[in-house]
Amino acid sequence: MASDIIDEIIESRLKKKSRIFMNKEILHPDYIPETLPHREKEIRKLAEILVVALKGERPSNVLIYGLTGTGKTAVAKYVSRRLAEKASALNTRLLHAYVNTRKVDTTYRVIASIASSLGLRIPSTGIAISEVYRRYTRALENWGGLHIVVLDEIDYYVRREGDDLLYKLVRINEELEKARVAIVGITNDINFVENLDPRVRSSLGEEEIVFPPYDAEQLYDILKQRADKAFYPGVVSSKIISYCAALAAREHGDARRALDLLRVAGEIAEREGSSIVTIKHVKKAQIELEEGRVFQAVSTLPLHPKLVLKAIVELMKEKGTSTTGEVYNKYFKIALEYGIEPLTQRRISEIITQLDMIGLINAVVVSRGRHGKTKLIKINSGLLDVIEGAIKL
DNA sequence: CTTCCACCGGAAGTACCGGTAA
DNA sequence: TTACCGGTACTTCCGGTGGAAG
Repeated sequence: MASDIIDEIIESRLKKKSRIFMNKEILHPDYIPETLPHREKEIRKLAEILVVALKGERPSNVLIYGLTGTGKTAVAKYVSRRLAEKASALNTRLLHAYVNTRKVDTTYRVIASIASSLGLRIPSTGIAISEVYRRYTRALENWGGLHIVVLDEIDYYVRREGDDLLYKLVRINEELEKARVAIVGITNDINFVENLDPRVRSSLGEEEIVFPPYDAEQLYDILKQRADKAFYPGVVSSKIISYCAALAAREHGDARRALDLLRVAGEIAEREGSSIVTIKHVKKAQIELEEGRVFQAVSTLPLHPKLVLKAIVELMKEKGTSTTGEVYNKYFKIALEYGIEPLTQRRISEIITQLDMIGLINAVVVSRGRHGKTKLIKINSGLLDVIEGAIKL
């Protein structure tokens, strides 16, 4: 009986409960803990800026800077969420929208996402951007409260789409009678503000908050706080935590990396039936995280980028490094072998740049004098086998 | 100092897809 | 149904360029 098999699996799963994790959720990067250690100053500052909203005034727009994994997103979410809770207790009209403009990466989808936090249903495509914008302002006006809009990773967005949307959003208050909009922009590129329209810059940067990277000690505290709740007592020693903290501190103090490391190390320990997490598990976790990232990236690649990657891998094995022209020739042959119409070199050049951005290859533009200007292409030797194994056609 | 290679990378355009609105 | 809309993938055309060879 099929149901017996299912019963059996479920039962054995439930019985075999973890000796490692008490609550793994807590180590998840999106989890926002009760307190954010070493970010008290930043929380206070952001809250002070936004708190005037509870009195019905429009708060200043805010720009938050800081490298990845410095708690920008967590703080922004934490403050806006707490503020919204307080507001509803006080019967003040305050809602917040959070948009990661790297995941939601077109103008249309960003406005659609902001608008949907007011309860608007916007079709995923089909209507003009100006129409979506109009619907949003109308909904705002009908509702008449304060809308806190958090735009995460806006540098990414502005590079792709320009600052038109920001310009509009920043000026939206001029069109509104009853409602107000406050924008909290988050970026990990400090230079990005310089290329903004000056009017947007001055308006968006009314207030600025800089998030410094965590040092190893601070990372230790963060990991410790979460580890105490996530693991059973005695499973993770303080030595392990400082090891993870040290590794992540080397990666410009990225707390997300540190948490991932600890979580995966725990998973490995669990898999191996160990009752504690050791340094060896952490080292394995480090490799596993990287390989997982690479495998995932390669296997979801579209056809032509895969063929290009295959060409690069082959050239890599033959001679170590290659150039755009060489890759193109190789790619051309491979494509014909598979009976696929090859694309133009212009396009392949673009694909190579994209593969570099994903971090699967290294491509640097160099000038070789008489031998022209081209991209020097390499693959990190530690990743070569993983990449090759992940290319399936 | 000038030349000139082997590309780079912007601009503009075409084709197609999945979707809405009327 | 038809008329749009936005996004993606790709092509064609082409001006531009860093720096070793001459």
